[in-house]
Amino acid sequence: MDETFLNELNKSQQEAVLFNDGPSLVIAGAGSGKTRVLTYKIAYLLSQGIPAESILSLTFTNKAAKEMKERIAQMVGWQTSRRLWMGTFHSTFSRILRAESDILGFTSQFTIYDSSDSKSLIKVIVKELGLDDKIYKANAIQNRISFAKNNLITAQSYRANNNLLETDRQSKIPQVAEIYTIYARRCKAANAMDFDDLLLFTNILFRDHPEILAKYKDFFQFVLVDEYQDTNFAQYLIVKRLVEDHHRLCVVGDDAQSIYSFRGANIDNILSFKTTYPECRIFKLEQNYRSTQNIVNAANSLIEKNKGQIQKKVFSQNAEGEIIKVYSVYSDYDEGFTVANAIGEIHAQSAYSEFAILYRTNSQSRVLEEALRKRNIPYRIYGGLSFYQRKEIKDVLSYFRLVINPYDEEALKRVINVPARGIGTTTIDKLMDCAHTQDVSAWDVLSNILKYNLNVNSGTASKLSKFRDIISPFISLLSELNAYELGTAIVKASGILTEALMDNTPENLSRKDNIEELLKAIHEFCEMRAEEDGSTVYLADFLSEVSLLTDQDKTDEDDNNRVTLMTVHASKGLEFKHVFIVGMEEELFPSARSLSSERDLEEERRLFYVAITRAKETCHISYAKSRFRNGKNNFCNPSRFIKDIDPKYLNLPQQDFQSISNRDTEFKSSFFERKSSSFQQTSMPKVTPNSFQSQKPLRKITSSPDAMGQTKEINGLHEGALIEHAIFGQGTVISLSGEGSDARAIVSFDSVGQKNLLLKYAKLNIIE
DNA sequence: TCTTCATAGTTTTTT
DNA sequence: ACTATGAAGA
Repeated sequence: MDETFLNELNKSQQEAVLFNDGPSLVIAGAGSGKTRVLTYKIAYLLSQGIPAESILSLTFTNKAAKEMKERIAQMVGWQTSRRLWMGTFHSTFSRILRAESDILGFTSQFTIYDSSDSKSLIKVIVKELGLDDKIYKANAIQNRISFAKNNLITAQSYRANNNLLETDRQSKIPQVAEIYTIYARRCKAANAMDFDDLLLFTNILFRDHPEILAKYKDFFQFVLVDEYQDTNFAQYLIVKRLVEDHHRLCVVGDDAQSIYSFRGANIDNILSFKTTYPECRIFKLEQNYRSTQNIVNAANSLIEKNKGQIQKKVFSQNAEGEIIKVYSVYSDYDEGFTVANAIGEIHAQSAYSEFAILYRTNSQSRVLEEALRKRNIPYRIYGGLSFYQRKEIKDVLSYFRLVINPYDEEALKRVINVPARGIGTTTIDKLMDCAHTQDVSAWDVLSNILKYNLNVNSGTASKLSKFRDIISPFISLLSELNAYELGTAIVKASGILTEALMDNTPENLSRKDNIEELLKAIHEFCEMRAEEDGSTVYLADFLSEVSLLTDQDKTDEDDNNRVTLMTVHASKGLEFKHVFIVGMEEELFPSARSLSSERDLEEERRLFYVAITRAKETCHISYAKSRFRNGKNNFCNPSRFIKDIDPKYLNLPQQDFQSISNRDTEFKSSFFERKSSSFQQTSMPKVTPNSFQSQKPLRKITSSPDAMGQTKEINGLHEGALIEHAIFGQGTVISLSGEGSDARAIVSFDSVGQKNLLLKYAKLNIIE
């Protein structure tokens, strides 16, 4: 096989690719061609005669796996490439768990609970135990359980672990162990695993069944792990077990980019790789091919402030480039405006797809979106609630889940009364209670209400039976019809679409669209498979694929020339010509939660490092003096991290308010009166004084005397007024009520119908 | 049992 | 500003 591709690598990359006789650790600085090393290494292994199906590569996202597979396909052909095992830990081992499920007491059709499923289960258990849900917060419990599972502590070992019990006692939540026990029992009864279980049960499988481990050890002749700095203990141990005989392992990562410790990632995995595999070779990729020298140097000067990194010197031989521009802006609105403006200017030379706006939290996207929309800049948001998290989609998927696995209690609870069938919470509670006390599943009770003595009247009983009769006929069709046929039939029978069709409010229309889009996606998935290898996709196949998909994995749409908006976390592994990092303020970035611990602060700093190193040519940083958060306007200070960067790489603002000084002076007076409408004006591109006057901004809301007069007037708003809302567009004020911060208006919008708006928040411009 | 309204709590990041 | 929960009314 042709090996000339090796010439496309630099010295250290080549060494890393060619060494395959033992474990290796590749420390890959940002932008140093890490993916290139991985793909070339796999191509090289294939050229050495290792069969594709015996190479296992574990990536951080499904998308990364897909892309890598495609790149390898270009080198060695699709026929070979598609036989490679490539995917996330979760998707790879869920496949193996489905194959080996029997021995663990699950069926191969087990459901994967997402975090909202497990949270709701936790809530139920807390309630059943009669605990106070203010003290036993679902999130906190979930974290505790997740932490335990990531460290391979089962419920049983949790109960026996005095350290954990003591910690819980000190945190005034001594009953976590009980909750965990019941939680695990319920999951098992529901034939369900949560995300952490996928790793936990893989470990249990390998630990307790040496013959099965032996099979996979033998099968996977070479294991590669990408983003190794973000693996947790459970993942570390799976890998360790798989390669314990041959040690043919290559892990790639960058300790400076470890940003997932909140999810249990353990930076020690990479730092102590040498201890685990003493004979390992370590390769360092230090030349950055992505960014300009200034960006690399700025990032280096930042990350130097962290202690305990692996020694390395990332450098760039690219152009020196521009230094990082820092913007001081007045508010979050102003920030949106400033960023949109800057993008507009640079756009003369770069396509929109070359830009990214990165932020610490998803909630920051709103204002930015608005500013971009006003400027007609196309954008795409990653993250936030993904398609598969939307209510109607989750409902439909829950119907699918229930048909595939009728024991799936969370799915059952979710859809038993969607659309409304007169089965309320009391009935559901009775049903669950009945099932749990007799140690059977809710589905068993539904299947034989009399036998289990469910205490409901005959009317309710018949409603329940009716629901069961919607689901059960499909169970026998699971391997008869393909995913699309069965999915369509279930949606039809569920009555979910007919409900959405009832009236044509925009919400319902969008629900209908979403459900149709889901069916379309299933259809495409079926066709793709058929083309690929002629196999039939059943509903269960689709579902197992989809439960581990995230936003990152979304296939690109037709129009790709858009600005990307995403969290810094989501940007890991990506690169853009121009990067805007917004919201660089204390308590936001670094987040308020990280301030108390040096360890967390260092992780935040690494996060900032990741953000900066996404940039190829220019990097922009902004911080606002005030920001609207949690329904309130807060004053903020610039992030300490800005000071961590050597100032010679920064173009700092000459003075505060610099960014607004070149703006129409008329607006200045309104900056201090933060009633959003005036800011709306400032974020509009090219507002002429004329157009400004034609829409007078709503002034600060003061309480107007609520005299008995029918026609009220609040802040220049009167009934019948024509107004414009940032999101809903134009509409007419139907009525006004309340006063002060409670002032409300009912507005009839042309696009979305009537809305009851709280004037304190609503951004209204009076047109007439 | 369902719908509507009011209130309280809340936002870190995600497989 | 948004959701989740609870109370009251239908």
